[in-house]
Amino acid sequence: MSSFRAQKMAKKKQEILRSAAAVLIEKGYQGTTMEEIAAKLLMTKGSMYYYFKNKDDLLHQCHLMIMELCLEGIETVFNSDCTPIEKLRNAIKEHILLATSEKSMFMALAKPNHNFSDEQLKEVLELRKIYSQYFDRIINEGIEKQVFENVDVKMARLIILGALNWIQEWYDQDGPQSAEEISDAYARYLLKMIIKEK
Amino acid sequence: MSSFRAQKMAKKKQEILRSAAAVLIEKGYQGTTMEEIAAKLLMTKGSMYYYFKNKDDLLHQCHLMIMELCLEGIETVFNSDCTPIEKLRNAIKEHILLATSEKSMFMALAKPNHNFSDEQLKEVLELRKIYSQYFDRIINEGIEKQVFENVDVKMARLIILGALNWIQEWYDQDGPQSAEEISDAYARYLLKMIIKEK
Amino acid sequence: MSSFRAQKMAKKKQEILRSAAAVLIEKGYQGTTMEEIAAKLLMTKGSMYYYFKNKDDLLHQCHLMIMELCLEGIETVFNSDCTPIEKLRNAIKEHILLATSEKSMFMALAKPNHNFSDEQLKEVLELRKIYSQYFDRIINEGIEKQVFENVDVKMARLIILGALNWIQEWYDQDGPQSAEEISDAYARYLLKMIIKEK
Amino acid sequence: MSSFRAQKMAKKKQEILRSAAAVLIEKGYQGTTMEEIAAKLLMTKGSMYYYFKNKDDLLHQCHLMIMELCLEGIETVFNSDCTPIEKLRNAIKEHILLATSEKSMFMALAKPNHNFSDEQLKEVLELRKIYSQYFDRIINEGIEKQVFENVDVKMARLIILGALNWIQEWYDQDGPQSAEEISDAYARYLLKMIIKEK
DNA sequence: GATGAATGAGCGTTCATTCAT
DNA sequence: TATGAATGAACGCTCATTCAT
Repeated sequence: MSSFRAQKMAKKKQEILRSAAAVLIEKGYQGTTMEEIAAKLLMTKGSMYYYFKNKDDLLHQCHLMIMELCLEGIETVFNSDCTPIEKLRNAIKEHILLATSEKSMFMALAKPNHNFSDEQLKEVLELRKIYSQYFDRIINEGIEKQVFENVDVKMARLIILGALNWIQEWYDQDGPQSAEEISDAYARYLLKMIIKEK
Repeated sequence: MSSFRAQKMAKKKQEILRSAAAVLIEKGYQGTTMEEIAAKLLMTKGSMYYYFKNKDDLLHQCHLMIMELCLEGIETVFNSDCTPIEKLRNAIKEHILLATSEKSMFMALAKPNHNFSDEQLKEVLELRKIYSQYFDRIINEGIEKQVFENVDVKMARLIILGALNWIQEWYDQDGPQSAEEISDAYARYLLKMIIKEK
Repeated sequence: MSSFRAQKMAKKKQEILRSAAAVLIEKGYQGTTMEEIAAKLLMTKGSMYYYFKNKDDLLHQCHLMIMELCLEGIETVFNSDCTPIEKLRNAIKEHILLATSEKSMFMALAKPNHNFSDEQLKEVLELRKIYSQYFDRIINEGIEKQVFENVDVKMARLIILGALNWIQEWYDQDGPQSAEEISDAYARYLLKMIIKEK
Repeated sequence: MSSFRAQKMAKKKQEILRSAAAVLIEKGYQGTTMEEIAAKLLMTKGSMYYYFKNKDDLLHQCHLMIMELCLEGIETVFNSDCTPIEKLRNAIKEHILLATSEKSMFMALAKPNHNFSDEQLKEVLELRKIYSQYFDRIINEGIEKQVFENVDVKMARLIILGALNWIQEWYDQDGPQSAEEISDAYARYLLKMIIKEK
């Protein structure tokens, strides 16, 4: 079947995406060259165009892959039968672990590239929105169950995600704090922000 | 006096820096071209080299100018005789106002560029550190006076600054929330995170 | 084998070097543009960077190629079993033929460029020194065999090479004198300068 | 009278030319910037355009000034009542002294620039021809008086001038040989080349 | 499928030149 | 006269993209 070929191609694509994501996160879109991505995979830059239409396409699919990973994580958290407090704590921890893991990609690519077509942009933003909404839903759950303060959900979520996304700017794998410690502290403080005081 | 000329040149430099900061924030270092900076001022890119040695110099001074503005703001806040709670609230508000003002520059330039010389990098990071330390000192004051929880100061500060710096990623001058409203909400929630409950 | 590709690349490099040498000799280092070199070969300047790291690299290799050609010629002359007189005559003629041949490059590049790295400069000067020394050795041989006057070898050599290198400044392929005639005259007069009179 | 103004201007021109010649000889036409020339005279580059139409004009007048100096020297030598041998010796020495003097300009500017207008080129070449002809005339005198061999005058002159002009390529004010020693050696050897043997 | 080679558009930078003051 | 300021053309170089093989 051709599905064999297709599978092989998909695998290669994944490989490229992973490599590309790493470089892209480190150097930014403009600072990353096709050659650099290719070199890391022992390919030539010409070959990349067999798998991706162009650099923007590559970046776009990078975003999609990363967002998919994130969504997977948060869905699991959301669908668990924990309390809202537990869910928010887990969502925060999951986010941080993803953002600091060696695969370390993530929302790192803060601004979906300016070169993106409307189509591409819409797609990424949609996923991002879905991701955000999971947080909103968790927060809403907490408010309804009266364990969270009656906060402005959007504001609270923006503060939380902002705090989380900033981690990549300063996180150092060899720094004094482990990802585990960081995620503990972040979860604790951010929860305190919205948990209802007895 | 020649100081007249010098003054005029300084003014032009400021003008260029402001224009550069705007582009820089929107497009990032690599995405910013000398031509675009110049075009916004109805100049030609060649002219920029009369005022700045090169792109890195221009961008470096951009960082310095922005950080200076920030430092001015926080110093005033810190040296006022408010309570730690008031100080933190004001620091947060000031930061947001700067980040959303039309002059809109700021720490936007998350990662001082890779091309920077060690000298330049050190200079910017130093200023950034000073800025951060003001927050640390405010938080410490609050802990000492027992109005803040006994938090990990560094973590708390990172959460706060992360939340604040993310605003630029989504803030829209014509959006539903005014900068005023945003800064109110942010201050309230972030303060709740560290204020000691009675 | 990959040696096929390598060979093809080497050939192209040679081609480019020859073109570059021609322009270089005519216009000097600063006057030579990558575009002009490329245009002569119906290439675009961007392509040159596939073969050479940068302009300095290209020009440096130009020097090396030219010097190699010169050294080949003089080595053959020196290692022949002619008398010193014959050797000097042949060395002069060989030099002129090279300098006036259509491949016309040569020591034309009087001053190895200022932009050259120390490494590059050293390399070129070393080759140049070797070339000069062949002349010195021929002259010394003549002195020892008492067919040449007891001249200051360095001075004599400088006079000879100076006279030879000047030819490119005025030689015109379509001028009244053929390269052959010129080299005859030069050899005769320059020899008379140092040959011992009976 | 306006001749006062004119005189002052002429003086300034001379000053600029001298400074320009020094830089031009050291760095070549393309390597020399108007700014550099101006800076040496504590002027701004814009001011140079009051005295010279453009860079080519400046270079052109440089050539003229230099050639004038050379012509002065050789005329004096030629019109003296020395023997042809003495005259040639003196011409050679004079040439070398000029070429190595601290004012060190001279035919250094080997190739009248490519940008020169036909008019400018013609003018320089004309002066250069006159200079050459003085050598020819001296040589001819020597032949007629039977103190020189019956050489091809043009060839002999080209050899001599070539040898002389090469000196600038290697002469080092702080080198082992003084200009005096060099000119002695050059005169001796070059004369031997054409003097009739008894 | 993969690559060597070429292309062309664009960028940072330099610099001769101009011109109002 | 002299200069501060601006301009624009040109150059070296990079890099995404293409395409024949």
